[in-house]
Amino acid sequence: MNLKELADSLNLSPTTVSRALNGYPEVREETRARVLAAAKAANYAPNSRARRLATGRAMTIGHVIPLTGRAEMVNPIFADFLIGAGEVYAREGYDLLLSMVTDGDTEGAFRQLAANGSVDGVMVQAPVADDPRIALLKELDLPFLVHGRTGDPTGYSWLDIANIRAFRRATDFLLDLGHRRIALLNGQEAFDFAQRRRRGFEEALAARGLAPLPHLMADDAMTESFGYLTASAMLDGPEPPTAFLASSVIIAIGIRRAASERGLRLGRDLSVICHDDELSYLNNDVGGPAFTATRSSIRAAGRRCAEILIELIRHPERPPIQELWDTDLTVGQSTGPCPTR
Amino acid sequence: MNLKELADSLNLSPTTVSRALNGYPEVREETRARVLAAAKAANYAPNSRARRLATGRAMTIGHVIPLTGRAEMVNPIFADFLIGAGEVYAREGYDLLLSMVTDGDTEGAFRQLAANGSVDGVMVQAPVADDPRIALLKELDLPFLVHGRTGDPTGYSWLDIANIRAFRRATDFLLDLGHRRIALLNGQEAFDFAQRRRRGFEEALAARGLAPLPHLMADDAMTESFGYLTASAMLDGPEPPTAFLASSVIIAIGIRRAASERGLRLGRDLSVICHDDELSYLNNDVGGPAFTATRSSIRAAGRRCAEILIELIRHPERPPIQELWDTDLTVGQSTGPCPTR
DNA sequence: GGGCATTTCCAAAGCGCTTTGGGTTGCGGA
DNA sequence: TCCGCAACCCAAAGCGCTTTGGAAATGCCC
Repeated sequence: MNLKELADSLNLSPTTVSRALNGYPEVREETRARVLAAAKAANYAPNSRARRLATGRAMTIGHVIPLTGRAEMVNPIFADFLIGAGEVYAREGYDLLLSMVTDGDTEGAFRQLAANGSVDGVMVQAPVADDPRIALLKELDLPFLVHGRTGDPTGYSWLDIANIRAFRRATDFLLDLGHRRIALLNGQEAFDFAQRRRRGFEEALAARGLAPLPHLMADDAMTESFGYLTASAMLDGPEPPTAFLASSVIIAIGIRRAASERGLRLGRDLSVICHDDELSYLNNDVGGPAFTATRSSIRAAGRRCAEILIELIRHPERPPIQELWDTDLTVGQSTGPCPTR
Repeated sequence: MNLKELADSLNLSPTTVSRALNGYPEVREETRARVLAAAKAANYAPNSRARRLATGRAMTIGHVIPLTGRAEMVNPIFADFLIGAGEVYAREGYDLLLSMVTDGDTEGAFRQLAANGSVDGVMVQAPVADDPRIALLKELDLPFLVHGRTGDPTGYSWLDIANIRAFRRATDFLLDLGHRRIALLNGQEAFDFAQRRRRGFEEALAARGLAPLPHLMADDAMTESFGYLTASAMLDGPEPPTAFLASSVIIAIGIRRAASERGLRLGRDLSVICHDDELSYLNNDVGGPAFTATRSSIRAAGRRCAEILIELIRHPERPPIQELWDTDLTVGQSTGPCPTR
């Protein structure tokens, strides 16, 4: 069933049927009702391919996921962000095009999307320092929103959490408990967010005249095994940390495993703070928060990012939209005073 | 830059340029080379919307994710499956359309996709008993592949792992170690896979004349907190289990937390086996496998599912394709003989 | 060199929708 | 009675591509 057939069956022109379905005012309400009823009865839905061609809009937003080498984007936060964004897209009538890039040529993928017009805008996640994607997308004149930020953050739209502040506060919290040998298990420092977190950590130390301890700092893909292996090595090494600051709950879970193997109880023998993205399957709140954590819902971020991106698509001349979200600090059972020995 | 402009600049007809770009034989190689060079120089890419309309193919595959109430699909395995499938789609020139359904009307979403022709086929994940999606998709005549299976599995294409066999084997493994009070922490038993796993568990017990213990069986969304809370309650209750069988590493991590809080060491005081989907950020293999586990890569499943679905789309008259994958049993450090007391 | 099969290219007709630029019709006011 | 204005509807022209059905040019054979 297509528009013409539907129109014929109603003794109307395709024009009128199209207008009736799309809510234009030039059609009598009675006619519109007739059309809507017939469309429903015939289970008619306008062909999206034809509609996209005719309107020139793709009604689609692209997410490009690089799959190079390490876990990188293939981490669990990716799913929750996607879900949040997808909810909004569905509500607003946009499709979500997910594009995996295996050859490392993310920029080529963007060029392709722009050239063949299959999306109206794209989401940029996990920017690295002076991320080339930003310059490229400006050049391509394709609406985009960055989750995170980098370089000079004035010329484009982004949404980010206050990473420096969060990690500075978390570090202060540990320092206030008397900890001095604090380890930082960070995400890959190629990413801007990890650099900021490190900076927050170092600033807090510096404010008390302390220097970071190189042997207690590591960064890598945020996996459980990274947390486990790194924490194990640090705990078994000279000058072991009395507290850990981790960039993700996943890492913290690895740390917990290392601690538990060594008979160390969290909150008493060892303290752990992490950043909690509030992943749906790693709820940190059951029976009181397990980990003391800085928190910010990645799913809510996905939702808001989608809203902003759609706004940018609808109003291309709009000045950039920028949002900085503060994080919460929730005190859980994984932190306590530095054990004196 | 569109086809006509490109053709004009080459003094060729759009027909010829289109054929040159699409590899048809009716064009001289020299001409083809000229066209390709010009297209590249002009950074030309055919408009995908127009192409889709003209060919009648969407070159898009849909994944529909229900977001009703509980975590359900919003679990971490979803991401890895998606990534695997996405790799193949990208290689084969298909787009991946991700559709979130928030109002619970998954079937309506499928109808919509079929009616407006925005996908050539869909992936069905996590089927429940006699899943209505299967009948619907047959009726809509939309190619689809089920990851998992349910009901009468002869009339459609699917890929599944041997859940019964896996859980039977895992249970046997625990029984051989002398365990008798074995707890099952399953995924939601509305899902077919969870029902099969339970069946494998019960069959293994029955084969030794044992009955399952109702107070040691639970099923829910596979979150860390489900594992933690349920294991805590069971361990603190009467007749605590000496071993756990869990449907996911995530659940097992929760069990480990409960055990560790009670000073129980895995592999010595308490045994845990889980099913491991080989999630990229929860590698179970670092420094020897942490958990004894039945294993099957969900990402590899995603890849293979995508391949099969594309095959089905290309050859609609093909008889159903069905694949049953066996799982590996990897012995890790989380299991040991039943402690005698 | 003419006939015939290839090779190489093109004009034009869709694909199914939206949208522009009118045409009718009906009604109130002069 | 006629005009003007809404209200309602339609024909036709795109959107940018693919593909059918030739036509012109070329090559080959006898």
